[in-house]
Amino acid sequence: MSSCLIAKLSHYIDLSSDDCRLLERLEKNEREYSAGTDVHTIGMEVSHMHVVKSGWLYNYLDLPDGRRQIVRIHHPGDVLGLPDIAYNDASSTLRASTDACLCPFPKSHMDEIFVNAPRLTALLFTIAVRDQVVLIDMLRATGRMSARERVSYLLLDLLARLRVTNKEITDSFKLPLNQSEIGDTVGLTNVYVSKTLKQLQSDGYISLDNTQVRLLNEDAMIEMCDFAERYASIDTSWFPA
Amino acid sequence: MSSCLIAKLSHYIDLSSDDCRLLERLEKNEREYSAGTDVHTIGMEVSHMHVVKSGWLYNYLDLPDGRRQIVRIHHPGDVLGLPDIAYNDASSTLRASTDACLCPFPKSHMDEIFVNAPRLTALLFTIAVRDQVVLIDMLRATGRMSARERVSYLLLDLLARLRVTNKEITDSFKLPLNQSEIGDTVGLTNVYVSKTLKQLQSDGYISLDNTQVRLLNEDAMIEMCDFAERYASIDTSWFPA
DNA sequence: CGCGGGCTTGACTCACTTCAAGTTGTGTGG
DNA sequence: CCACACAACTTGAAGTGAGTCAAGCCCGCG
Repeated sequence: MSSCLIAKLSHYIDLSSDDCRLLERLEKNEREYSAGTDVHTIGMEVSHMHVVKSGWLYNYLDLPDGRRQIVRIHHPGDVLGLPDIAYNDASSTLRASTDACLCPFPKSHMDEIFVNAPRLTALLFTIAVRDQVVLIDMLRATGRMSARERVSYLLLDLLARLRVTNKEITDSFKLPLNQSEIGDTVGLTNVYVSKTLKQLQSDGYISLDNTQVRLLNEDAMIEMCDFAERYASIDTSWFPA
Repeated sequence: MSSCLIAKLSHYIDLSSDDCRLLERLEKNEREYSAGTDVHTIGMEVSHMHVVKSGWLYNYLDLPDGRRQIVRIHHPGDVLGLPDIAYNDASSTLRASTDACLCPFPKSHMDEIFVNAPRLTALLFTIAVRDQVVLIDMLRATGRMSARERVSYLLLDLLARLRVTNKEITDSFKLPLNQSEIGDTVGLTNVYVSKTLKQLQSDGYISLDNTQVRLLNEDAMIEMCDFAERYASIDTSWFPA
Protein backbone atom coordinates (compact mmCIF):
# COMPACT_ATOMS: atom_id res chain seq x y z
CA MET A 1 0.00 0.00 0.00
CA SER A 2 2.41 2.72 -1.14
CA SER A 3 1.02 6.18 -1.85
CA CYS A 4 1.63 7.72 -5.28
CA LEU A 5 1.29 11.15 -3.70
CA ILE A 6 4.13 10.49 -1.27
CA ALA A 7 6.09 8.88 -4.11
CA LYS A 8 5.64 11.95 -6.26
CA LEU A 9 6.49 14.46 -3.52
CA SER A 10 9.48 12.48 -2.25
CA HIS A 11 10.94 12.96 -5.68
CA TYR A 12 11.64 16.55 -4.64
CA ILE A 13 12.28 16.62 -0.86
CA ASP A 14 12.72 14.22 2.07
CA LEU A 15 9.43 14.06 3.93
CA SER A 16 9.41 13.86 7.71
CA SER A 17 7.15 11.32 9.37
CA ASP A 18 4.90 14.20 10.45
CA ASP A 19 4.64 15.29 6.83
CA CYS A 20 3.76 11.76 5.76
CA ARG A 21 1.08 11.55 8.42
CA LEU A 22 -0.52 14.76 7.12
CA LEU A 23 -0.38 13.48 3.57
CA GLU A 24 -1.81 10.08 4.41
CA ARG A 25 -4.81 11.85 5.81
CA LEU A 26 -5.49 13.22 2.35
CA GLU A 27 -5.73 9.69 0.96
CA LYS A 28 -7.93 8.17 3.64
CA ASN A 29 -11.01 7.90 1.44
CA GLU A 30 -11.32 6.78 -2.12
CA ARG A 31 -13.85 6.68 -4.89
CA GLU A 32 -14.00 5.11 -8.34
CA TYR A 33 -15.04 6.90 -11.51
CA SER A 34 -15.55 5.16 -14.81
CA ALA A 35 -14.14 6.49 -18.06
CA GLY A 36 -16.04 9.47 -19.44
CA THR A 37 -17.80 10.53 -16.22
CA ASP A 38 -17.46 13.97 -14.67
CA VAL A 39 -16.11 14.32 -11.14
CA HIS A 40 -17.45 17.84 -10.98
CA THR A 41 -18.83 20.36 -13.43
CA ILE A 42 -17.84 23.96 -14.01
CA GLY A 43 -19.69 26.33 -11.71
CA MET A 44 -20.50 23.60 -9.18
CA GLU A 45 -19.67 24.35 -5.56
CA VAL A 46 -16.63 22.26 -4.66
CA SER A 47 -15.66 21.60 -1.07
CA HIS A 48 -13.23 18.80 -1.85
CA MET A 49 -9.89 18.40 -3.53
CA HIS A 50 -8.51 15.07 -4.78
CA VAL A 51 -5.40 12.99 -5.02
CA VAL A 52 -5.24 10.75 -8.11
CA LYS A 53 -4.66 7.12 -7.13
CA SER A 54 -5.02 5.63 -10.60
CA GLY A 55 -6.18 6.58 -14.07
CA TRP A 56 -5.97 9.67 -16.28
CA LEU A 57 -8.26 12.68 -15.95
CA TYR A 58 -8.47 16.13 -17.45
CA ASN A 59 -9.93 19.56 -16.77
CA TYR A 60 -11.76 21.37 -19.54
CA LEU A 61 -13.83 24.48 -20.18
CA ASP A 62 -16.57 24.94 -22.75
CA LEU A 63 -17.47 28.00 -24.75
CA PRO A 64 -21.19 28.78 -25.08
CA ASP A 65 -21.25 27.48 -28.67
CA GLY A 66 -19.69 24.12 -27.83
CA ARG A 67 -16.05 24.78 -28.56
CA ARG A 68 -13.95 23.21 -25.84
CA GLN A 69 -10.49 23.66 -24.35
CA ILE A 70 -8.76 21.01 -22.25
CA VAL A 71 -6.44 22.85 -19.90
CA ARG A 72 -4.72 20.21 -17.80
CA ILE A 73 -4.22 16.45 -17.93
CA HIS A 74 -3.74 14.54 -14.68
CA HIS A 75 -1.86 11.37 -13.79
CA PRO A 76 -1.56 9.22 -10.66
CA GLY A 77 -0.01 11.11 -7.73
CA ASP A 78 -1.28 14.50 -8.87
CA VAL A 79 -3.13 16.77 -6.45
CA LEU A 80 -6.27 18.13 -8.13
CA GLY A 81 -8.19 21.23 -7.25
CA LEU A 82 -5.43 23.64 -6.25
CA PRO A 83 -6.76 26.21 -8.76
CA ASP A 84 -10.20 25.96 -7.15
CA ILE A 85 -8.85 26.93 -3.75
CA ALA A 86 -9.27 30.55 -4.75
CA TYR A 87 -12.97 30.24 -5.55
CA ASN A 88 -16.06 28.60 -4.15
CA ASP A 89 -17.15 27.27 -7.51
CA ALA A 90 -15.21 25.01 -9.84
CA SER A 91 -13.51 27.03 -12.58
CA SER A 92 -13.49 24.03 -14.94
CA THR A 93 -15.02 20.60 -15.38
CA LEU A 94 -13.03 17.57 -14.22
CA ARG A 95 -13.56 14.42 -16.29
CA ALA A 96 -12.19 10.90 -15.98
CA SER A 97 -10.50 10.03 -19.25
CA THR A 98 -9.95 6.39 -18.25
CA ASP A 99 -11.46 4.49 -15.31
CA ALA A 100 -9.96 6.27 -12.33
CA CYS A 101 -9.66 6.08 -8.57
CA LEU A 102 -9.57 9.36 -6.62
CA CYS A 103 -9.07 10.21 -2.95
CA PRO A 104 -11.27 13.16 -2.01
CA PHE A 105 -10.37 15.35 0.96
CA PRO A 106 -11.91 18.60 2.19
CA LYS A 107 -10.25 21.89 1.23
CA SER A 108 -10.05 22.60 4.96
CA HIS A 109 -7.39 19.91 5.41
CA MET A 110 -5.08 22.30 3.61
CA ASP A 111 -5.04 24.83 6.44
CA GLU A 112 -3.66 22.21 8.77
CA ILE A 113 -0.71 21.78 6.43
CA PHE A 114 -0.28 25.55 6.26
CA VAL A 115 -0.12 25.86 10.05
CA ASN A 116 1.84 22.73 10.95
CA ALA A 117 4.13 21.93 8.05
CA PRO A 118 5.87 24.96 6.54
CA ARG A 119 8.24 22.78 4.57
CA LEU A 120 5.41 20.82 3.01
CA THR A 121 3.56 24.07 2.41
CA ALA A 122 6.56 25.41 0.54
CA LEU A 123 6.59 22.27 -1.61
CA LEU A 124 2.88 22.48 -2.44
CA PHE A 125 3.33 26.16 -3.18
CA THR A 126 6.23 25.36 -5.45
CA ILE A 127 4.25 22.70 -7.27
CA ALA A 128 1.42 25.20 -7.78
CA VAL A 129 3.78 27.71 -9.36
CA ARG A 130 5.49 24.96 -11.35
CA ASP A 131 2.07 24.20 -12.83
CA GLN A 132 1.78 27.87 -13.60
CA VAL A 133 5.04 27.75 -15.56
CA VAL A 134 3.77 24.71 -17.44
CA LEU A 135 0.58 26.57 -18.31
CA ILE A 136 2.68 29.49 -19.53
CA ASP A 137 4.58 27.09 -21.78
CA MET A 138 1.29 25.74 -23.14
CA LEU A 139 0.04 29.27 -23.71
CA ARG A 140 3.15 30.04 -25.72
CA ALA A 141 2.70 26.85 -27.74
CA THR A 142 -0.99 27.47 -28.36
CA GLY A 143 -0.55 31.14 -29.17
CA ARG A 144 2.48 30.99 -31.41
CA MET A 145 3.20 27.50 -32.73
CA SER A 146 2.05 25.54 -35.79
CA ALA A 147 -0.05 22.38 -35.59
CA ARG A 148 2.87 19.98 -35.79
CA GLU A 149 4.81 21.91 -33.17
CA ARG A 150 1.84 21.95 -30.80
CA VAL A 151 1.13 18.24 -31.13
CA SER A 152 4.81 17.46 -30.64
CA TYR A 153 4.88 19.70 -27.58
CA LEU A 154 1.97 17.84 -26.03
CA LEU A 155 3.56 14.42 -26.59
CA LEU A 156 6.89 15.57 -25.14
CA ASP A 157 5.15 17.09 -22.14
CA LEU A 158 3.18 13.95 -21.35
CA LEU A 159 6.26 11.75 -21.67
CA ALA A 160 8.29 14.03 -19.38
CA ARG A 161 5.58 13.90 -16.73
CA LEU A 162 5.19 10.15 -16.83
CA ARG A 163 8.94 9.73 -16.38
CA VAL A 164 8.90 11.48 -12.97
CA THR A 165 7.17 8.55 -11.31
CA ASN A 166 8.03 5.76 -13.72
CA LYS A 167 11.75 5.43 -14.35
CA GLU A 168 11.27 2.53 -16.77
CA ILE A 169 9.58 4.67 -19.37
CA THR A 170 11.99 5.37 -22.19
CA ASP A 171 10.47 6.51 -25.44
CA SER A 172 6.86 5.31 -25.52
CA PHE A 173 3.63 5.41 -23.55
CA LYS A 174 -0.03 4.58 -23.81
CA LEU A 175 -2.11 7.64 -24.65
CA PRO A 176 -5.74 7.24 -23.61
CA LEU A 177 -6.98 10.33 -25.44
CA ASN A 178 -8.82 10.26 -28.76
CA GLN A 179 -7.96 12.72 -31.50
CA SER A 180 -10.81 15.07 -30.60
CA GLU A 181 -9.42 15.31 -27.08
CA ILE A 182 -5.90 15.90 -28.37
CA GLY A 183 -7.32 18.66 -30.56
CA ASP A 184 -9.18 20.23 -27.65
CA THR A 185 -5.91 20.25 -25.69
CA VAL A 186 -3.75 21.96 -28.29
CA GLY A 187 -6.43 24.05 -30.04
CA LEU A 188 -6.98 22.08 -33.27
CA THR A 189 -9.83 20.12 -34.84
CA ASN A 190 -9.92 16.33 -34.68
CA VAL A 191 -9.51 16.23 -38.47
CA TYR A 192 -6.33 18.24 -38.45
CA VAL A 193 -4.92 16.27 -35.52
CA SER A 194 -5.31 13.16 -37.66
CA LYS A 195 -3.48 14.78 -40.55
CA THR A 196 -0.77 16.13 -38.30
CA LEU A 197 -0.16 12.78 -36.60
CA LYS A 198 0.08 11.12 -40.03
CA GLN A 199 2.60 13.71 -41.06
CA LEU A 200 4.68 13.28 -37.89
CA GLN A 201 4.73 9.55 -38.61
CA SER A 202 5.76 9.86 -42.23
CA ASP A 203 8.47 12.34 -41.23
CA GLY A 204 9.84 9.72 -38.86
CA TYR A 205 9.25 11.60 -35.59
CA ILE A 206 6.82 9.14 -34.04
CA SER A 207 5.15 5.80 -34.53
CA LEU A 208 1.61 4.96 -33.49
CA ASP A 209 0.19 1.55 -32.74
CA ASN A 210 -3.38 1.91 -31.62
CA THR A 211 -3.03 3.93 -28.39
CA GLN A 212 0.70 3.32 -27.99
CA VAL A 213 2.84 6.33 -28.92
CA ARG A 214 6.58 6.03 -29.52
CA LEU A 215 8.87 9.02 -29.99
CA LEU A 216 11.46 7.89 -32.52
CA ASN A 217 13.61 10.99 -32.41
CA GLU A 218 12.97 12.87 -29.22
CA ASP A 219 15.90 15.25 -29.63
CA ALA A 220 14.68 16.40 -33.03
CA MET A 221 11.20 16.91 -31.63
CA ILE A 222 12.55 18.93 -28.70
CA GLU A 223 14.46 21.06 -31.18
CA MET A 224 11.47 21.46 -33.48
CA CYS A 225 9.16 22.90 -30.84
CA ASP A 226 11.72 24.32 -28.40
CA PHE A 227 10.42 22.11 -25.61
CA ALA A 228 11.37 22.89 -22.00
CA GLU A 229 11.39 20.12 -19.38
CA ARG A 230 9.81 21.41 -16.16
CA TYR A 231 9.27 18.32 -14.05
CA ALA A 232 12.61 16.65 -13.36
CA SER A 233 13.86 19.11 -10.78
CA ILE A 234 12.69 22.19 -8.92
CA ASP A 235 14.45 24.65 -6.64
CA THR A 236 14.01 23.62 -3.00
CA SER A 237 17.02 25.49 -1.66
CA TRP A 238 15.02 28.33 -0.10
CA PHE A 239 12.60 26.02 1.76
CA PRO A 240 12.32 26.43 5.55
CA ALA A 241 14.17 23.68 7.39
CA MET B 1 3.69 56.71 1.77
CA SER B 2 1.03 54.03 1.37
CA SER B 3 2.02 50.67 -0.06
CA CYS B 4 0.17 49.41 -3.14
CA LEU B 5 1.02 45.87 -2.11
CA ILE B 6 -0.75 46.27 1.21
CA ALA B 7 -3.57 48.08 -0.55
CA LYS B 8 -3.98 45.21 -2.97
CA LEU B 9 -3.82 42.47 -0.35
CA SER B 10 -6.12 44.30 2.10
CA HIS B 11 -8.72 44.08 -0.61
CA TYR B 12 -9.05 40.40 0.32
CA ILE B 13 -8.30 40.02 4.04
CA ASP B 14 -7.60 42.13 7.11
CA LEU B 15 -3.87 42.19 7.66
CA SER B 16 -2.46 42.06 11.19
CA SER B 17 0.28 44.50 12.12
CA ASP B 18 2.71 41.57 12.07
CA ASP B 19 1.63 40.81 8.52
CA CYS B 20 2.14 44.41 7.51
CA ARG B 21 5.59 44.43 9.02
CA LEU B 22 6.55 41.38 6.98
CA LEU B 23 5.16 42.95 3.84
CA GLU B 24 6.86 46.29 4.38
CA ARG B 25 10.13 44.45 4.45
CA LEU B 26 9.48 43.41 0.86
CA GLU B 27 9.26 47.03 -0.22
CA LYS B 28 12.31 48.36 1.60
CA ASN B 29 14.39 48.87 -1.53
CA GLU B 30 13.40 50.29 -4.85
CA ARG B 31 14.76 50.66 -8.33
CA GLU B 32 13.67 52.52 -11.45
CA TYR B 33 13.47 51.02 -14.92
CA SER B 34 12.74 53.05 -18.02
CA ALA B 35 10.24 51.97 -20.63
CA GLY B 36 11.46 49.15 -22.84
CA THR B 37 14.26 47.88 -20.59
CA ASP B 38 14.45 44.30 -19.34
CA VAL B 39 14.47 43.63 -15.60
CA HIS B 40 15.73 40.12 -16.23
CA THR B 41 16.08 37.86 -19.23
CA ILE B 42 14.88 34.32 -19.71
CA GLY B 43 17.40 31.77 -18.45
CA MET B 44 19.11 34.28 -16.16
CA GLU B 45 19.67 33.21 -12.58
CA VAL B 46 17.18 35.16 -10.45
CA SER B 47 17.58 35.49 -6.71
CA HIS B 48 15.08 38.32 -6.31
CA MET B 49 11.38 38.81 -6.63
CA HIS B 50 9.70 42.21 -7.01
CA VAL B 51 6.75 44.27 -5.92
CA VAL B 52 5.52 46.76 -8.52
CA LYS B 53 5.39 50.27 -7.10
CA SER B 54 4.46 52.06 -10.33
CA GLY B 55 4.27 51.42 -14.05
CA TRP B 56 3.23 48.53 -16.30
CA LEU B 57 5.44 45.55 -17.07
CA TYR B 58 5.05 42.24 -18.83
CA ASN B 59 6.61 38.80 -19.04
CA TYR B 60 7.27 37.25 -22.42
CA LEU B 61 8.91 34.24 -24.03
CA ASP B 62 10.51 34.06 -27.46
CA LEU B 63 10.58 31.19 -29.91
CA PRO B 64 13.92 30.48 -31.61
CA ASP B 65 12.68 32.09 -34.87
CA GLY B 66 11.61 35.35 -33.22
CA ARG B 67 7.92 34.73 -32.64
CA ARG B 68 7.00 36.00 -29.22
CA GLN B 69 4.30 35.37 -26.60
CA ILE B 70 3.50 37.80 -23.81
CA VAL B 71 2.16 35.73 -20.94
CA ARG B 72 1.38 38.15 -18.14
CA ILE B 73 0.91 41.90 -17.76
CA HIS B 74 1.66 43.53 -14.41
CA HIS B 75 0.29 46.58 -12.62
CA PRO B 76 1.19 48.44 -9.42
CA GLY B 77 0.75 46.28 -6.32
CA ASP B 78 1.49 43.02 -8.13
CA VAL B 79 4.05 40.59 -6.75
CA LEU B 80 6.34 39.43 -9.55
CA GLY B 81 8.40 36.29 -9.70
CA LEU B 82 6.16 33.77 -7.99
CA PRO B 83 6.45 31.45 -11.01
CA ASP B 84 10.21 31.60 -10.76
CA ILE B 85 10.18 30.32 -7.20
CA ALA B 86 10.15 26.80 -8.60
CA TYR B 87 13.32 27.24 -10.64
CA ASN B 88 16.74 28.81 -10.31
CA ASP B 89 16.54 30.44 -13.72
CA ALA B 90 13.92 32.84 -14.99
CA SER B 91 11.32 31.05 -17.09
CA SER B 92 10.51 34.24 -19.01
CA THR B 93 11.83 37.72 -19.66
CA LEU B 94 10.44 40.62 -17.62
CA ARG B 95 10.23 43.93 -19.46
CA ALA B 96 9.12 47.38 -18.37
CA SER B 97 6.37 48.52 -20.71
CA THR B 98 6.29 52.03 -19.28
CA ASP B 99 8.77 53.70 -16.95
CA ALA B 100 8.43 51.66 -13.77
CA CYS B 101 9.53 51.53 -10.16
CA LEU B 102 10.10 48.09 -8.61
CA CYS B 103 10.94 46.92 -5.10
CA PRO B 104 13.29 43.93 -5.28
CA PHE B 105 13.48 41.49 -2.36
CA PRO B 106 15.31 38.15 -2.06
CA LYS B 107 13.35 34.94 -2.61
CA SER B 108 14.53 33.92 0.85
CA HIS B 109 12.24 36.52 2.46
CA MET B 110 9.41 34.25 1.43
CA ASP B 111 10.37 31.48 3.85
CA GLU B 112 9.95 33.88 6.74
CA ILE B 113 6.37 34.44 5.67
CA PHE B 114 5.84 30.70 5.35
CA VAL B 115 7.05 30.08 8.89
CA ASN B 116 5.60 33.10 10.70
CA ALA B 117 2.43 34.09 8.91
CA PRO B 118 0.23 31.17 7.89
CA ARG B 119 -2.67 33.48 7.07
CA LEU B 120 -0.56 35.61 4.78
CA THR B 121 0.90 32.45 3.30
CA ALA B 122 -2.59 31.23 2.52
CA LEU B 123 -3.35 34.52 0.80
CA LEU B 124 -0.20 34.46 -1.32
CA PHE B 125 -0.95 30.85 -2.16
CA THR B 126 -4.47 31.79 -3.15
CA ILE B 127 -3.22 34.62 -5.33
CA ALA B 128 -0.82 32.22 -7.03
CA VAL B 129 -3.63 29.81 -7.86
CA ARG B 130 -5.90 32.70 -8.84
CA ASP B 131 -3.24 33.64 -11.40
CA GLN B 132 -3.31 30.04 -12.55
CA VAL B 133 -7.05 30.29 -13.18
CA VAL B 134 -6.50 33.50 -15.11
CA LEU B 135 -3.87 31.76 -17.24
CA ILE B 136 -6.32 28.94 -17.85
CA ASP B 137 -8.86 31.49 -19.05
CA MET B 138 -6.27 32.99 -21.37
CA LEU B 139 -5.36 29.54 -22.67
CA ARG B 140 -9.00 28.89 -23.47
CA ALA B 141 -9.26 32.24 -25.24
CA THR B 142 -6.05 31.73 -27.21
CA GLY B 143 -6.83 28.14 -28.12
CA ARG B 144 -10.46 28.45 -29.07
CA MET B 145 -11.54 32.03 -29.74
CA SER B 146 -11.53 34.25 -32.82
CA ALA B 147 -9.44 37.40 -33.12
CA ARG B 148 -12.22 39.77 -32.06
CA GLU B 149 -13.11 37.60 -29.08
CA ARG B 150 -9.50 37.41 -27.96
CA VAL B 151 -8.88 41.14 -28.21
CA SER B 152 -12.13 41.81 -26.35
CA TYR B 153 -11.12 39.33 -23.68
CA LEU B 154 -7.83 41.10 -23.13
CA LEU B 155 -9.45 44.52 -22.79
CA LEU B 156 -12.05 43.21 -20.33
CA ASP B 157 -9.36 41.46 -18.31
CA LEU B 158 -7.19 44.56 -18.02
CA LEU B 159 -10.14 46.72 -17.01
CA ALA B 160 -11.23 44.23 -14.33
CA ARG B 161 -7.74 44.19 -12.85
CA LEU B 162 -7.38 47.94 -12.77
CA ARG B 163 -10.69 48.25 -10.95
CA VAL B 164 -9.44 46.22 -7.97
CA THR B 165 -7.18 49.02 -6.80
CA ASN B 166 -8.81 51.99 -8.47
CA LYS B 167 -12.50 52.31 -7.70
CA GLU B 168 -12.87 55.41 -9.87
CA ILE B 169 -12.28 53.52 -13.08
CA THR B 170 -15.54 53.00 -14.88
CA ASP B 171 -15.35 52.18 -18.55
CA SER B 172 -12.02 53.44 -19.83
CA PHE B 173 -8.30 53.24 -19.18
CA LYS B 174 -4.96 54.14 -20.68
CA LEU B 175 -3.39 51.21 -22.48
CA PRO B 176 0.39 51.59 -22.79
CA LEU B 177 0.84 48.69 -25.22
CA ASN B 178 1.33 49.10 -28.94
CA GLN B 179 -0.49 46.85 -31.39
CA SER B 180 2.45 44.48 -31.78
CA GLU B 181 2.44 43.92 -28.04
CA ILE B 182 -1.32 43.36 -28.00
CA GLY B 183 -0.83 40.82 -30.78
CA ASP B 184 1.94 39.04 -28.90
CA THR B 185 -0.38 38.80 -25.90
CA VAL B 186 -3.37 37.26 -27.67
CA GLY B 187 -1.55 35.39 -30.44
CA LEU B 188 -2.17 37.64 -33.45
CA THR B 189 -0.04 39.79 -35.78
CA ASN B 190 0.13 43.55 -35.37
CA VAL B 191 -1.64 43.96 -38.72
CA TYR B 192 -4.59 41.86 -37.71
CA VAL B 193 -4.81 43.57 -34.33
CA SER B 194 -5.20 46.85 -36.20
CA LYS B 195 -7.97 45.42 -38.36
CA THR B 196 -9.69 43.85 -35.37
CA LEU B 197 -9.60 47.05 -33.31
CA LYS B 198 -11.04 48.98 -36.26
CA GLN B 199 -13.81 46.44 -36.52
CA LEU B 200 -14.59 46.58 -32.78
CA GLN B 201 -14.84 50.34 -33.12
CA SER B 202 -17.11 50.32 -36.13
CA ASP B 203 -19.31 47.71 -34.43
CA GLY B 204 -19.68 50.10 -31.51
CA TYR B 205 -17.99 47.99 -28.86
CA ILE B 206 -15.12 50.33 -28.10
CA SER B 207 -13.69 53.74 -28.86
CA LEU B 208 -10.01 54.55 -29.12
CA ASP B 209 -8.36 57.90 -28.63
CA ASN B 210 -4.61 57.52 -28.93
CA THR B 211 -3.81 55.23 -25.97
CA GLN B 212 -7.13 55.73 -24.19
CA VAL B 213 -9.50 52.78 -24.54
CA ARG B 214 -13.21 53.06 -23.70
CA LEU B 215 -15.55 50.10 -23.56
CA LEU B 216 -18.87 51.38 -24.87
CA ASN B 217 -20.88 48.25 -24.27
CA GLU B 218 -19.16 46.13 -21.69
CA ASP B 219 -22.07 43.73 -21.21
CA ALA B 220 -22.18 42.90 -24.90
CA MET B 221 -18.44 42.33 -24.92
CA ILE B 222 -18.66 40.06 -21.88
CA GLU B 223 -21.38 38.11 -23.65
CA MET B 224 -19.44 37.95 -26.92
CA CYS B 225 -16.33 36.33 -25.43
CA ASP B 226 -17.85 34.67 -22.35
CA PHE B 227 -15.60 36.67 -20.06
CA ALA B 228 -15.19 35.57 -16.43
CA GLU B 229 -14.24 38.11 -13.77
CA ARG B 230 -11.61 36.57 -11.46
CA TYR B 231 -10.30 39.48 -9.41
CA ALA B 232 -13.12 41.03 -7.44
CA SER B 233 -13.40 38.34 -4.80
CA ILE B 234 -11.68 35.14 -3.75
CA ASP B 235 -12.53 32.45 -1.20
CA THR B 236 -10.80 33.19 2.08
CA SER B 237 -13.15 31.16 4.28
CA TRP B 238 -10.76 28.24 4.73
CA PHE B 239 -7.79 30.41 5.80
CA PRO B 240 -6.17 29.70 9.18
CA ALA B 241 -7.15 32.23 11.84
C1' DC C 1 12.66 69.59 -42.93
C1' DG C 2 13.44 64.90 -42.83
C1' DC C 3 13.54 60.72 -40.03
C1' DG C 4 11.47 56.78 -37.79
C1' DG C 5 8.11 54.19 -35.21
C1' DG C 6 3.58 52.99 -35.11
C1' DC C 7 -0.72 52.57 -37.53
C1' DT C 8 -3.67 51.67 -41.71
C1' DT C 9 -5.06 49.52 -45.86
C1' DG C 10 -5.30 46.39 -49.76
C1' DA C 11 -3.92 42.31 -52.46
C1' DC C 12 -2.47 37.90 -52.12
C1' DT C 13 -1.38 33.54 -49.71
C1' DC C 14 -1.83 29.67 -46.73
C1' DA C 15 -2.64 26.91 -42.52
C1' DC C 16 -6.28 25.24 -40.65
C1' DT C 17 -11.44 24.46 -40.65
C1' DT C 18 -15.62 22.60 -42.45
C1' DC C 19 -18.14 19.34 -44.71
C1' DA C 20 -18.86 14.95 -46.33
C1' DA C 21 -18.04 10.32 -47.69
C1' DG C 22 -15.52 6.43 -46.74
C1' DT C 23 -12.88 2.85 -43.75
C1' DT C 24 -11.62 0.44 -39.68
C1' DG C 25 -12.18 -1.69 -35.43
C1' DT C 26 -14.88 -3.33 -31.70
C1' DG C 27 -18.53 -4.69 -28.75
C1' DT C 28 -23.28 -6.75 -28.79
C1' DG C 29 -27.12 -9.55 -29.79
C1' DG C 30 -29.25 -13.13 -32.46
C1' DC D 1 -20.13 -17.02 -36.08
C1' DC D 2 -22.23 -13.50 -38.49
C1' DA D 3 -24.75 -8.96 -38.64
C1' DC D 4 -24.97 -4.49 -37.38
C1' DA D 5 -24.34 -0.47 -34.79
C1' DC D 6 -21.34 2.90 -33.40
C1' DA D 7 -17.40 5.50 -32.36
C1' DA D 8 -12.97 6.67 -33.93
C1' DC D 9 -10.15 7.56 -37.57
C1' DT D 10 -8.95 8.75 -42.55
C1' DT D 11 -9.11 11.24 -46.73
C1' DG D 12 -10.23 14.72 -50.10
C1' DA D 13 -12.41 19.00 -51.73
C1' DA D 14 -13.79 23.48 -50.82
C1' DG D 15 -13.93 27.55 -47.81
C1' DT D 16 -12.09 31.07 -44.63
C1' DG D 17 -9.78 33.55 -40.94
C1' DA D 18 -5.68 35.23 -40.15
C1' DG D 19 -0.83 35.85 -41.95
C1' DT D 20 2.43 38.06 -45.18
C1' DC D 21 3.97 41.56 -47.95
C1' DA D 22 4.14 46.14 -49.34
C1' DA D 23 2.88 50.86 -49.88
C1' DG D 24 1.30 54.93 -47.79
C1' DC D 25 -0.03 57.82 -43.77
C1' DC D 26 0.33 60.17 -39.39
C1' DC D 27 2.81 62.42 -36.00
C1' DG D 28 6.26 63.43 -32.57
C1' DC D 29 11.06 64.67 -32.53
C1' DG D 30 15.87 66.01 -33.56
